[in-house]
Amino acid sequence: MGRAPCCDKANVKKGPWSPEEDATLKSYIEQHGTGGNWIALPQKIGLKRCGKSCRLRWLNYLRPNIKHGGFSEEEDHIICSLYISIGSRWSIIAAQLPGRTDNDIKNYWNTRLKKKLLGKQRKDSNTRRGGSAAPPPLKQETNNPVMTPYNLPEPYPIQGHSFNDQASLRRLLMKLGGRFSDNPQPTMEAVVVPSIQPNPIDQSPLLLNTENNNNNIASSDVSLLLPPEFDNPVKMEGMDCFYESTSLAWSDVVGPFVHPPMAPISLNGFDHDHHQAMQGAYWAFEDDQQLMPPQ
DNA sequence: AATAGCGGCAACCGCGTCGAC
DNA sequence: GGTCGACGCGGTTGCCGCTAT
Repeated sequence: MGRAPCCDKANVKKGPWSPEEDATLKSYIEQHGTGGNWIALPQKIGLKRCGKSCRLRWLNYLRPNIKHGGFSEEEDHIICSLYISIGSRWSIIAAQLPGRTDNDIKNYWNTRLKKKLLGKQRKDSNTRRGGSAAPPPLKQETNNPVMTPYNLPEPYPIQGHSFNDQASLRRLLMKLGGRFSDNPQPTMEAVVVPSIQPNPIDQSPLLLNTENNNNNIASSDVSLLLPPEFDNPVKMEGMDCFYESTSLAWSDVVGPFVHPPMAPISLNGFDHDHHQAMQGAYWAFEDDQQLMPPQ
């Protein structure tokens, strides 16, 4: 037996909202609020809509101070930075961009930013939509032909927002506390990760371990993760190009997007004799700070 | 001018989480 | 402690308008 539907699907209108429906919903909520019950709301005001649909319409379109389109370059940077940092947590990303909705940011990422990052620039999106929001043409860095198709400044200070210091970043990540606490606690104290640098020999990501000076970590032992899923590494969707190359430093991959530069990393089967239970993840900072998962 | 293809975006769907009972 | 209902979120779908042919 499946879950009971949240509303009577047969008597519910679907599809685009009419101006009249918008006006009805907006004026009611502005006067009375949602009443804490979206499911009951449409019946109250005589709308043949699902409560969830009303909620979505209000949050994504009717709510005051909503901005649509016209993403600034600063917003692009923030979205990129946070996506790299925390993945597709659109609601959290939206919380850092006043007036933006998670749906808007998700659509913007899926239709434009992701393509920018993958170097698939669209020919003339700028002229077609006539907006100034479209990004500048992509540039390929001559010394780095594979990565950073979208040429971001480095590092990017997130002005007016709180991701330019470790404590603030920790606070953001603490929002995801359940995701951390549900995972087995790795034995972090066994490992010191002061920085990630390119291997001077093959330029593969090199993890410096100051405890035993054993730097011989194969690039295949280090992978970029969606944030801390300690025992279930997941590659970043849409970031496939990051995994194909072993010739890049982490700073090439992450540095342009995150300030301070950091990278979630995992260790898979490295030196089990000396580092028991090293399989885990860190947030590693170039300034020798580490963000440990909340206990 | 017609139309096929594509991109952008609003809206829907399903699932996980949380709180009330 | 278990159940149920509502909420919130992320992924997906489908429509509409624009472009290319």
